[in-house]
Amino acid sequence: MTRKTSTKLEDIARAAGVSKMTVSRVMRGGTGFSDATRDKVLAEADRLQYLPNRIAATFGSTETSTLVGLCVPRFTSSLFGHVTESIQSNLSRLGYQTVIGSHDQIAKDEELWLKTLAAWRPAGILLAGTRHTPDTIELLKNLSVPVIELWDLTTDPLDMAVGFSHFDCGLTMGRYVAQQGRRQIGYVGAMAGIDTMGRARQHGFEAAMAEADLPLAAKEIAHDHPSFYTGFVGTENILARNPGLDALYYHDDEMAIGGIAYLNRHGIRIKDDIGIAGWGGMEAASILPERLTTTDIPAGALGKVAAEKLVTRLRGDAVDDVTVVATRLIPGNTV
Amino acid sequence: MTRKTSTKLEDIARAAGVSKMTVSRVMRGGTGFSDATRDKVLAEADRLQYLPNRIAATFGSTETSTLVGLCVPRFTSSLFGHVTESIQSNLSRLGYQTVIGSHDQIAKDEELWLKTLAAWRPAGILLAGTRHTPDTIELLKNLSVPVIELWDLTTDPLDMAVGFSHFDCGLTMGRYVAQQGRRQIGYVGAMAGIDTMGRARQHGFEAAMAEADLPLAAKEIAHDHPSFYTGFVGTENILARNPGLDALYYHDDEMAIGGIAYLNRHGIRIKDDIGIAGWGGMEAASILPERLTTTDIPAGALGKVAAEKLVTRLRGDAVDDVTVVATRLIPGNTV
DNA sequence: AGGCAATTTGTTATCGATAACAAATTGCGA
DNA sequence: TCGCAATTTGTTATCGATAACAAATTGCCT
Repeated sequence: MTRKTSTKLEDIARAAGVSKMTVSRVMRGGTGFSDATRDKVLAEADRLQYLPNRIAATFGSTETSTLVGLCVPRFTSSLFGHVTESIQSNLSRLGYQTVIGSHDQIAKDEELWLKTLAAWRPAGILLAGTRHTPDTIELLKNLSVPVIELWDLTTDPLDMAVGFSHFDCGLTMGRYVAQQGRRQIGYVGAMAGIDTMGRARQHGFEAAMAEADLPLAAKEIAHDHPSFYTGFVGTENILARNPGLDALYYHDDEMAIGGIAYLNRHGIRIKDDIGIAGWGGMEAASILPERLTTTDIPAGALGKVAAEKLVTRLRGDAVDDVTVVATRLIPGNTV
Repeated sequence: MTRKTSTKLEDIARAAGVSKMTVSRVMRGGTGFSDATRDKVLAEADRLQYLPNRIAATFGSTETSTLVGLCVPRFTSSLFGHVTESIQSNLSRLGYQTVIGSHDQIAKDEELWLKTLAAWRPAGILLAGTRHTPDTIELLKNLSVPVIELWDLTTDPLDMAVGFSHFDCGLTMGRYVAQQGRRQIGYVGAMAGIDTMGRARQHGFEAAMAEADLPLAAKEIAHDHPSFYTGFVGTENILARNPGLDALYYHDDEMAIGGIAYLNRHGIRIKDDIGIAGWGGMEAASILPERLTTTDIPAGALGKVAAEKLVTRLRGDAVDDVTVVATRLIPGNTV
C-alpha cells in the first residue's frame, strides 16, 4: 500500500541540513533557533510546498486539537446565522477551526453530535441552548474542555455562558406594552418541539402582565417553526377567537412581520387599532412603514465575545463564568 | 509531563483478554472476529467508557480524515443557511464532520481558509462559488481530494459541481417578464465586493431583454449586501431617475420585498402600476398579498445532493461531474 | 479421523509530528 | 584567553491507532 506522500518536516530538515526538531520549532514560530536557521528552513519549506499536518501535530502533542465545536438549533434562522458567522470568523482569526452541528431543539441530537465531535479531541465547545441530556452533561465533564453555552442565561451554566436572559426580554417588553396603556394583550408564538428560549420570553412577558394585574388575554402557539407564515396565520387565529385584543407580543420579529402583513391586508391599523411587538431586532423590520417595537439582539457581538472568551480561557487566563450581552428594547412606533 | 489519559484500545484489549488489533476490528464494525469476541469487547468498551480517538485513527490510517470543509460567502443569507443546514445534517448522517469557513466573496479569504483546512487532511471540500485564486486552484489540485463547487454552473468545474445556472435564471425570468407585456424594465441589484452569481442573473436577464429588442431601461446597483433595506432604497432611487418603469427585476426576493414595501408606502400598485420579480423563492414572500413572481431555489435539495455525491465519490463509486438542480420559475401574481 | 480452506486472532512496523532531555555552540565578562 | 551561562541544535521515546502479514483455530468434507 502506498502511503500518503506529501512533504514532511523530515524532507525540509534534510534539504536545510538541520534536524526535524529544529524545523518543527521554526514552523511553530517560537524561539530556540537562529535567524539564519529560520530563514533557511522557511525557504526550504516554501520551496517544497510544505503543508502542515495538524493530524500528526495534534497526535504528537499533549495539547488538544485546534478544532472547536459549535452546535446550534439550526442555521436557517437569521440570528443563529449571525452568531455562526461571527463565531467562525473570530475563531478563525484566533487560530481555531469550527466544526458545526445542529440539533433542531432535540437534545438527543446534540448528544450524538457531541460524541462524534469528542473523538476529535476539540479544544473547546460552544453550545446554543441550555437543554442537554444527562449523557451530554457527563460527557462534557469527562472531556474536561472549556464549554460555553450561548444564548440563554436563565439557568446555571455547565462551565461558562455568554448571552442574556430571555425571561428578562419578555418581562421588559411586557412592562413596556402595559405602560403604553394596552389592556387586552395576546401572545403569538411558535414551538416546534421544545424551544426553551421562546418560552422563557413568553413567561417573562406573562410575569409582567401579572405585575400589572393584566392577565394575558389570549395565547396562540403554532406547532411549527417560527416564520412569517406562522405569524400571519397565528394572528388570524388569535383575532378570530379574541377580536377585542389591543396588543400582540410575538415570538420574534419574523412572526411579527407576518402578523403585520395579515393586519395590513384586513385594514386593521397598526398601533391605532392594535399594538405590535416583536423580538430579535431583525433587519427585515426596517422596511415597515413604522419602526417595529422590538428587542434588539447583538448576535454578532455575542459570537465575538464567546469566541474571544473561549480562546482567553484556552490560553490559561482567567475569565468570568458568565458574560451578559446587553439587549435593548427598541420602542419603535408600533405599540 | 502527564499525557492525555483516557481509555484506549489497549485498555479494552487487556480487559477483554484479546489483542488491541482485535478491538480495533470490532470497534470499526467490519468482519474478522467471532460473535463472542465482539460482545466481550463491546461490553468492556462500554464499561470503560471508551471514546474513539479520530486523531490517532486518522494518523494511523492511509485514509484521509472524516472531516469535510464547507466554505460559503456567509451564513446570514437565507439560502446559504439552508444549504449549510442540509449539508451538515446529511454529511453527519453519512459519518462525516463539517468544518466551516466563510469568505464574503473575497477569493483570498477562501484561500486562507483552505490552507488551514488542508492541514486537517480533509476527505472532501465543498465550495460555494466559482471564483478562486490561482493558489487555491493549485492547492486543490495538490490535495487530490474530491471538490464540489456549489451554486453556479456557468463555468467549468474544477472537479465536480452541483447547482444551476444563474444566467439561465435571469434569462428565463427576463423572457417571462417581456412576455407579460412589460416594456420599461429595470434591474435592482446589490453587490458588496464581487458577486458573480447575482451578476450572472443580471446578465441572463439582459440577454433576454436583448432577445426581445427591449434594452434594459434602468439599472440600480447598491454597493452593499442584498437586504430588505437595499431593495427599499434601490427602488426609491431607480424610480426617482426613471418614473416610467413598468417592471423591476431584483437581485433576490429579500430586495424585492423591500421594494414592494417602498411601493406600498407610496401608493404604487404592484402589477397594475409596476411588475415585480425576485429570485430565491424566499419563504418570507408568503406573507405578501399576492404571490411573488420569483425563481424557486431548492437549497435543501442542493445540499443533500452535494453531500451524497461527495460521499459516493469517497466510497469509490462513479459520479457525474456536474449535477444540475432544477430551479423553477414561480409565475406568482406580481408581474 | 485427517486434511484443507475459511475464519479468527495476534505480532510487528508504521504514520509525522512533539516532549524531554542531552549535546554543541555562542557570547561575554573577568 | 578562559570559563560559565545562555542560546542553539540534536537524539530518542512517544502519542494511539491501523496496515500487512503470520499464526492459530474452527468447520466441513471425504
